Amino acid sequence: MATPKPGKPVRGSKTGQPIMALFDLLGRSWAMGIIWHLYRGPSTFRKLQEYCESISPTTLNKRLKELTESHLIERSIDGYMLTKQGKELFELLSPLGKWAKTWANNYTSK
Amino acid sequence: MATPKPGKPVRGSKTGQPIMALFDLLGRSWAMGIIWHLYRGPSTFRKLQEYCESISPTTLNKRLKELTESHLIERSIDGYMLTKQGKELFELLSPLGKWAKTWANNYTSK
DNA sequence: TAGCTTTGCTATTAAATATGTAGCAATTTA
DNA sequence: TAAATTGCTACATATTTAATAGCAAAGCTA
Repeated sequence: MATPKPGKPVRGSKTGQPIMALFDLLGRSWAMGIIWHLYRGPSTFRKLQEYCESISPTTLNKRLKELTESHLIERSIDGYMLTKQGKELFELLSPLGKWAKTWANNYTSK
Repeated sequence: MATPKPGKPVRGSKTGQPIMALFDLLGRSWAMGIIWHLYRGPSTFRKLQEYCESISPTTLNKRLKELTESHLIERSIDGYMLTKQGKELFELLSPLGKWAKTWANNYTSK
């Protein structure tokens, strides 16, 4: 499957509306988890595999390529790391962490 | 596949960390798109199918069940709609729309 | 510098998900 | 009361993801 690009047809939008292209990209397995982990700092392929517990190398490699093509991550001497844009995106996603905790509480009480 | 629940093993976390449970839930195809569309107001099953362009009824139904179990959407006389929690979540996701536009610009210029 | 380890993958097969299409029972509308 | 709409389900197929093995290249290590 091709890397979703704004302006091209993606899941959710034939005209490739940016938000839908983003959802297509982030909606693939592990994509958000990878970004989440990389915010802590650069990481090698093998370290990412450990962090992401059960990710298969095939899938990890695919996600890394997609995120690289999308300018959200890049390779450095220390391994994969977030780009400036990638960090920006993380900062938008980050409030979800807090929200998820209250969601979890609410959940268990029901 | 079971609906991901915080506290239970999910993709990305054996202990079911809330953020990972959320990513597992939102990371399934169309999940974020459905929330996005429902923010405009309640919608029937068929309307959602139209909005989501190419979603199959099988997948839509599955997503709707998962999101309902997760207390993010509920049914009303007017169709499916976001719960209070669902709206909160949308509001956290909403900044992504703006970000995605600048991301798209950056993209096409490269 | 020969051997051992680590890293970043690829290949292959199997399992899980998503799609596409048809269609049906239960309302709602005309 | 016939026709249309809605909310699905069934089933076959296609696409994604996972699991496992393992290999080439680079970096130690003795």
